[in-house]
Amino acid sequence: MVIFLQKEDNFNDWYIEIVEKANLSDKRYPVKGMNVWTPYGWKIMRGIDTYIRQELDATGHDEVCFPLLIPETEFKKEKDHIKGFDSEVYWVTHAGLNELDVRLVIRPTSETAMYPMFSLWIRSHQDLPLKVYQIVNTFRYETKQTRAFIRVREIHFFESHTCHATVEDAQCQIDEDVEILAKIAKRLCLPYSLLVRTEWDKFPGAYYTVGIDTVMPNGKTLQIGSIHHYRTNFSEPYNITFEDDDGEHKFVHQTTYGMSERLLGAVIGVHSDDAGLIMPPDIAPFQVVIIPILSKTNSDLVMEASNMLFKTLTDAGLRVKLDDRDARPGSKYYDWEIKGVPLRLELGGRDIENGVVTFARRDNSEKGTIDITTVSDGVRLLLDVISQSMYDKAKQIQQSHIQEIDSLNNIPEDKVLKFGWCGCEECGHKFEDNYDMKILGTPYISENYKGKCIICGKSTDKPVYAAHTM
RNA sequence: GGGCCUGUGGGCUAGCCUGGUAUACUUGUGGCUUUGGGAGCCAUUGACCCCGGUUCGAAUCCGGGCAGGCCCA
Repeated sequence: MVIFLQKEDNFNDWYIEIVEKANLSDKRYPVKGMNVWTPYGWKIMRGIDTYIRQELDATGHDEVCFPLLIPETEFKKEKDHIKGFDSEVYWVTHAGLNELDVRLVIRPTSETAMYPMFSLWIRSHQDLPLKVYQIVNTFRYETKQTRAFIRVREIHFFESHTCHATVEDAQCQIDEDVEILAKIAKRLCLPYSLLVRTEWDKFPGAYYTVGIDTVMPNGKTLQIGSIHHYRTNFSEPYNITFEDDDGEHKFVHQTTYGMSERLLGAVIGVHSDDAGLIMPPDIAPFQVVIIPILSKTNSDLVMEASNMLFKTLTDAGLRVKLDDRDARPGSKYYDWEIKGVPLRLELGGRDIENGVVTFARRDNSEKGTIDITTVSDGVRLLLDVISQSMYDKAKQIQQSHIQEIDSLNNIPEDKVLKFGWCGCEECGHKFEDNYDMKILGTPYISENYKGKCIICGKSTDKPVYAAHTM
């Protein structure tokens, strides 16, 4: 298999080709935007989910699983929320031969499924904080062009939902979410930014929204997740109250946090190259592939040594593939390069004589040898080095796409812009409409800044980021 | 919301205008020879999106449906 397209020249087509050639997803399923997770793609997504579970469990979240269908009556309780999702939800209108009295929404997200239950579950301040999450699929009727993992109609994602006694506790939760994000993103070697979305772009029903964005190689940003502070915007219509220690009934303060299969889309877009995927070692289904190099005279010897190497590495807790197919080594190299296996080990007669294995790094093509007696440690070390350098490279590319500007003349193409903004909606809309870019928001973690609003010229101490979005 | 285009073996595709045996490459399967960067030969499986119409005869022409893609707001 050959990758024909080049990442630099034509990111969009390159992305489609990579997904197909690496066999991450089969888009031939006959519903637009609903693709089949093929084994290799699903292994990667499950790997990502594993870290999500790990981090959420470690911070006291409990995993739950709510029903897919939501009665229209519950769905419509929060006015902004329904307005935001009205045009993109699927409806169940019939059951068997009967039309339903109360139509059912197929969840686009689970606030309106969970909150009627939260209102039953929470009685007193002793029940708080309530912290739950689920990893499920949700449905949104996308009308724009769909694209594997990045814009789909059936979305695999996690959503965590929390309830707190006070607004301060809820705020602490958001800071915890930010820490969780840092740990997960490190596994994926993904740099990202945290930006407080504009009033007109926040989640329907939220008090405020923090968008998590990463920059793709074409200079467009991809939102890979979001964190929301709801205050009591949902607890009031859903009547989620608790009895405080002073005997008073109060509405809970809520937050949510969600990230989807776009994480995988981001990993593909950020790390891969014209030879195929490059998987971060922590989520690679196979971290190491062993290619035996056989010749007519030594095939038994080499296969035996390869099996031993496989066992040694597997016993050391590494995810290893021994490729013993009857094919030429070169064609195996190409196959595993497309699949993005971070480290390839070649084992042939020469290596056995010298007491080494030959390695080749997927991320930078570097080759060398590892002493066979300490091969597990050697491989581990290399995988760590690969992770670090993948992150560094991605970070550097991300930085190179961010450009600060102080005037609206000569706006650079393919860049994320940073500039002053007075914060008023009028200036914001004026910018977005005139330059066909989206204001992503102001930094969640504040940056020192002194400047003028690029539209009206008023002094401001907040920068804003804007970009073309995927 | 408006417009345009396309559906042919698993993949990619020729044929369609001008109706008559469906093309190439790739993949799959079996066999023999090979194996430190995409092996070669031989054999072989496998397709005209669906429904209707025109016709002696439809992948081809016409109508509808379904599915996919693109462009514009």
